[in-house]
Amino acid sequence: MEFKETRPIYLQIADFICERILEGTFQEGGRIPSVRDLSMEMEVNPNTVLKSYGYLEAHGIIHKQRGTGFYVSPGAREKVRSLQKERFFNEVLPEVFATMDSLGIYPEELATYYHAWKEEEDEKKTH
Amino acid sequence: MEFKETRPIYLQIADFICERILEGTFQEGGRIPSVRDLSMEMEVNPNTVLKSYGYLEAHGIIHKQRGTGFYVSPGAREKVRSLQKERFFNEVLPEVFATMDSLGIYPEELATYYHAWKEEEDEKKTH
Amino acid sequence: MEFKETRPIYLQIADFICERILEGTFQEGGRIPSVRDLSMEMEVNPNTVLKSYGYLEAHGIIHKQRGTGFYVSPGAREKVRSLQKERFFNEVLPEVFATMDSLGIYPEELATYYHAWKEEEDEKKTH
Amino acid sequence: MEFKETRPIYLQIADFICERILEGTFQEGGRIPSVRDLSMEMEVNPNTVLKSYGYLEAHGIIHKQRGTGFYVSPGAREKVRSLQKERFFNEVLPEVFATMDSLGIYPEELATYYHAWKEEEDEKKTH
DNA sequence: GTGGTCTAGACCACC
DNA sequence: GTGGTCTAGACCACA
Repeated sequence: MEFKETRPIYLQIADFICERILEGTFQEGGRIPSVRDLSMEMEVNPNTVLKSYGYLEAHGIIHKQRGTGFYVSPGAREKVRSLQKERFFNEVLPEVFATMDSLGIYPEELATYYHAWKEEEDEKKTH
Repeated sequence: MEFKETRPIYLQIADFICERILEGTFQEGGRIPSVRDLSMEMEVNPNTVLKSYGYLEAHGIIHKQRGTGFYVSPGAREKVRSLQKERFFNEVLPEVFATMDSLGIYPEELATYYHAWKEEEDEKKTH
Repeated sequence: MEFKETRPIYLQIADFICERILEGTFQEGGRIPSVRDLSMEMEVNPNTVLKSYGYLEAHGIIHKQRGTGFYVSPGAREKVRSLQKERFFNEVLPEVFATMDSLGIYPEELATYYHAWKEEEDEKKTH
Repeated sequence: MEFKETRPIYLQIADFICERILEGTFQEGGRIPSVRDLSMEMEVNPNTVLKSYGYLEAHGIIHKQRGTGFYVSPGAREKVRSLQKERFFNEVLPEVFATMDSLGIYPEELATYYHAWKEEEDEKKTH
């Protein structure tokens, strides 16, 4: 896996797990990859994955069963969504709107930009 | 002044200066507060303000005159706007769109949210 | 069976066996459940039960007969009591006293708490 | 500093900080030693101290100010006490009493044991 | 100066 | 096999 420079790897791994949970690749109650396996797959140090898992555990998204590994907690999906939503509406959007105001961008344009971005993304995936 | 946890303080101070420039509180060619004064007002280490000023200077928004302080450069307004635009389109928007995708928010809703936010803002200002 | 987070599962299983021996549910010379059966009943990996049995065997509380299973050793009751005593006085009490000191709890209060706890326990049993 | 074998070092360091807070050596709102300093003083790896501080931060006992270090949070004293108390009364004491019952120890004896332990401790400190 | 991230690798208890 | 602790040491962003 490739990582961005701007965000700590361990958080990007946590994001990755959350996405898989939202997608349904990792089911609630299901086991997620062991620290070692994931660290090998992602080509990172096991400690880094462990840190990700610790982070997710502290947020109640996964939990561990002694000796057997980490599992997706019940209600994790909803938790991830609500955390993301909260952050989006309370922190990200207001800032976006403020910048738009200051730059004189009209909200109606956003949909256009979105579709342009979407096309670009889709193209990336096909490659 | 209070700072958000998510963005380095020195950048938030730079943002603050830029806003004042766009507003017209700090005019092109005019002097901006000394590092010392601003650091005291913001309850921040002078080095932090210095770093903000250095950042703005490197982007050609302000310049220093030995012995007298920092001044808003000619053309600063235009520069600030273009920097804001760049950041908005290259960094902020893609992230916003990605989150929307993962949360299942449709771009058409954005205009609605914008108007709601706008109303709130206007109300704040009248008080 | 439910396990506390603070103590290894295999020791909690050993505790469980010891309690049964003290109660008389498991008599000296009598057979205790097979590793397989107990592991299923407790919803635990057989290796974990095996480790408990190994631990008890190493302390001379149980012994195995090839092909037939594990049996409570003669003198086991006495042994269990002395082990409990040792642990209580050397490990548990010092910790308790240290915490009391730091919390400012006086030793004289302990008797009061004990009687309150005792009443509660008795009530539970009558239900 | 010397550490017990039975408890992770990072938790023992966290305990150490909590004790200092209860004592008043570290005041609420006051700064605690930097990660580096404490790690040198305790002859442990900085990462270990960092983990302690992370643990305390997650429990709301300390917080960090960017660039300047960790500080005792307001209400930390009370928090530490209440956490300790809760653990003592709900987890430790019931177990102690249960063992006492099973061993036939009378609650009145506890005060005697306590004073014996206390004397021993005092003697250690004078050396 | 502060904390924080990350790696490499050893060693451990537990299931 | 699982997670967890700890070290040594590099390197970084931030104040």
